[in-house]
Amino acid sequence: MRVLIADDHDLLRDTLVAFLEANGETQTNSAANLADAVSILKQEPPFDLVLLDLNMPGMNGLNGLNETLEKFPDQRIAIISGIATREVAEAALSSGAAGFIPKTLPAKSLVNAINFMAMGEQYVPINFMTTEEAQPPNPLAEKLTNRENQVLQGLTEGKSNKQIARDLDLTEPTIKLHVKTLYRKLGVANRTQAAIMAREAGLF
Amino acid sequence: MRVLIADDHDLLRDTLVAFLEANGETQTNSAANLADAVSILKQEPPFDLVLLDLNMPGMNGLNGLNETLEKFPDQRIAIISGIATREVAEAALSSGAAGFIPKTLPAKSLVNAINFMAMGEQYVPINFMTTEEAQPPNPLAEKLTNRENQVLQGLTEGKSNKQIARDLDLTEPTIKLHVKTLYRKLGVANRTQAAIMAREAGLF
DNA sequence: TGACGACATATCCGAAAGGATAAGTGGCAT
DNA sequence: ATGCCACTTATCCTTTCGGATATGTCGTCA
Repeated sequence: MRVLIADDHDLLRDTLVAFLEANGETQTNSAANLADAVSILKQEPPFDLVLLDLNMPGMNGLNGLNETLEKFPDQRIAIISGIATREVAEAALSSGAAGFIPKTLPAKSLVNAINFMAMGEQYVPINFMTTEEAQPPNPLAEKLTNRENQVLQGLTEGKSNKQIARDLDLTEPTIKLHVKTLYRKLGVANRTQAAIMAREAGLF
Repeated sequence: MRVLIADDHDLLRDTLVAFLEANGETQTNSAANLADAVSILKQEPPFDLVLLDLNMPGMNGLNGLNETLEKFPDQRIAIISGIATREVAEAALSSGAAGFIPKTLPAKSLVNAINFMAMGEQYVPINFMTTEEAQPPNPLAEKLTNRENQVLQGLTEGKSNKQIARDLDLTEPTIKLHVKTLYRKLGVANRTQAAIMAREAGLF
């Protein structure tokens, strides 16, 4: 089996090569940037699998993947990255990548995944696909004061100002003020829009 | 490598055995129900991987998986099924399954997946995790007339009755009538609650 | 044909909602 | 201590909602 590893991180590249060749059945070539990888692909095809580091010189994110896939449409190419998110992984797959490997993967799993992909399968770590994207403490909630958040929650529950006032032990005018402020901050025109926006932002 | 295949569908079981043993390095045992599988596990451990059909006698859905995992906590067990959904696959994984295999998988991929799981990895077909669950035509929408659905959509967009009237080329009183009817049908008290309910039901 | 349901329009009325503006507390920081 | 900010309460006024009720046109189905 022949694998081409393209990663500008020497340590990772070398350990990967060592692991794969230790197995015995695998031959590896390596490159430190996309241009080198492409010229190797031109001169010594075919490879069972090509690993491209998402962040190495010449990649420009997933552009490098797409370009390489255009030049070598039949080549199985996987993306390897230390920082990428689920979105990137999905984008890579829909661009036609053979898989996606985070560098956080244990070496053994990594070798297994490479073999798996070389067999023609698609691989993405399970936890990458199942876990919801980590919501960075919502940009919306940041801008709102405590009270405003409490009131907003009332709105998302379809309550009237009077109800919210009772729940928070305040008077109705106060709620109306908070509600008005909320509209300004959220850029909406009425309580329904505010409720929907809060819901869509994943609040409450 | 030793694999135990438990499936009450003889044809599938036999072809799987044939495929795996053709490879040469794999030994297989097979069972047609959960009880047989368990007794084989007791008598002839260890197996690198156990495949349990979700629908064979004794399984009761994922209960059989959980029971078997309790009896053999260190055993790697994967679920195989012809009908299951993404939810079931996720549930199986979170119960500690080594993977999930739909019977729609090509034989070659199936063998690859089995080898992959036997190596200690978790496997689920990529498309199982990425595709959204297909919403059965919503029970809510069923009960509503065409106009009511159009009006409800207006509500979910935070529009006023007047706006909705303009959009649908009707007069405001008409919209108010539909809105009122909607509240009765949905069992809500105001437009915000109606909007939220429609959103939660996956409408629009 | 007559009953029924979906759809449309209208009027009346009280209750909310929404906008503007004013003015008070308390905490916290420069 | 002065100013800023979050929070509070209040009043006025206009618009919108929400409920009740009445009336009319369609088309369908028995």
